[in-house]
Amino acid sequence: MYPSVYVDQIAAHEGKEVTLHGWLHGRRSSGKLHFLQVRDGTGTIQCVVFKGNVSPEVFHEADHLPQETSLSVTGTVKKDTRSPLGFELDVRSLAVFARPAREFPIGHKEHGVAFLMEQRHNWLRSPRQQVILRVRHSVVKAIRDFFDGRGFTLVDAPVFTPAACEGTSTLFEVPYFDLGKAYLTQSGQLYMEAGAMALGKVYCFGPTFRAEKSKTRRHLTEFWMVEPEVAYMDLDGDMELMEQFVSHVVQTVLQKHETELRTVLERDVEKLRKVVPPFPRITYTEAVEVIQKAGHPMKWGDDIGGDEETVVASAYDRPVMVHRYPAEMKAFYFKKDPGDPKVALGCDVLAPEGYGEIIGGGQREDDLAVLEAAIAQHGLPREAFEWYLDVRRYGSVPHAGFGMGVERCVAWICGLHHVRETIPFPRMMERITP
RNA sequence: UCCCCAGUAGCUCAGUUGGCAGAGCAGGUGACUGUUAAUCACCGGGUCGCAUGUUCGAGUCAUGCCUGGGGAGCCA
Repeated sequence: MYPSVYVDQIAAHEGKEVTLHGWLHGRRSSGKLHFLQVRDGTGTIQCVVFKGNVSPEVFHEADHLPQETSLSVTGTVKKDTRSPLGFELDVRSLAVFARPAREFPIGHKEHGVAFLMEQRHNWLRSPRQQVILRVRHSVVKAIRDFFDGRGFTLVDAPVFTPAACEGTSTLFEVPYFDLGKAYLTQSGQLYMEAGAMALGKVYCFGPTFRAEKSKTRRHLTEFWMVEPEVAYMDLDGDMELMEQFVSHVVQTVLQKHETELRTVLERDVEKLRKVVPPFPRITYTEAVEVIQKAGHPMKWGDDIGGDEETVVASAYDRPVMVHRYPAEMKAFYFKKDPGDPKVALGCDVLAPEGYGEIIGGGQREDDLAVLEAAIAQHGLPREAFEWYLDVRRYGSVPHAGFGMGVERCVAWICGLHHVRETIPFPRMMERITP
């Protein structure tokens, strides 16, 4: 309907006349020349309108179009070393689809966080947000490619669940017909364990919900999580999978977006280049010693808090894997270490540079009797977990898996201060619009 | 749930001891043939978050509320 070319393909049309459809990002003028920055979603190109090349009406209009006017520009593609893109469009004609009904709220100057969050739908048009969303897309694709390339099957977990998966987190409640209350999922893991008994290697990838009243830069109430689960895998195998997975995602994104990360987001990409196996591994007990030596009061059995986490993570130049946490701190389904029953066979991956926990996982309890006892000990409703116990009743095997939060991963790769910029429309405690 | 901070023009902010409501940017009009957040001249733009109180007088002081931001706990 509208034959045109895209900015990212412009080099192939050097010297030819083409038409571009896009939005006016910015405009500058210098007497008989007007410079229009036109954004089309694939890139931004400077379109030069010379007074001698167009009608007086078009020339005048070109200097009076507001930001975000949707338009078509037709002209000749010219190589130009002064352009960051390397090419410019020498404009012959220009057609406006629609002028903004009112002034676009987001200018090219400074804005505050609150204002930008209210304008999130408009904010997405800014160059920085475009880069972040492209990186997010690549992270998602790298995740899927990693598992698909290793024989995993995607098994979608339900969003409505009858009860807490872990019994601890605060959940969002929704009415569910005559069955009473349902809850929005906080993890697909238990379902993946059933899936792994059917298909061996599985993963789920979808939105997850936490109703905790967390107000920090690392929290959203709705976030995306990928959760692989593998039959016949122990903690060591799980940790190998974690490090291969994380480095695959980081290196794939780096390969694809290095320039954007460096120029638009000012990310130190050398730090990302170092994210290759093997990752350092320390036990929880060793981590406590490191934290104590750094002067933080902490004893064995305490949770590793935010500051303490940074102490451990900043001792290394790549993600660090902390394993074998006190069993009491972990969810009921973790298998205990046969060599030391005080600790669970769990492992968290802490991202460098203070980005915190991006992965949590471990080996699951595969013994029916032990798991039944754990459910009772945690005071969980046995009936709700009958189906889950079936996973152990019929040919139980050692199995392990983990979950990675996509937004924390994207925030780390992009070097962002807050996870709210890593998801198109963030949902937080105090914000549900736009 | 708890602790800390902020709310003044469309946006970012300044506002002295309590004494006429300000700047930059954005917007409008015009000048300029190479601008990169262009520059220059001129113009319009206000429920100082809301309420109550103190005072001759409150953007400024006090109390309460609302909204947002940061952090703690919890987690990915």
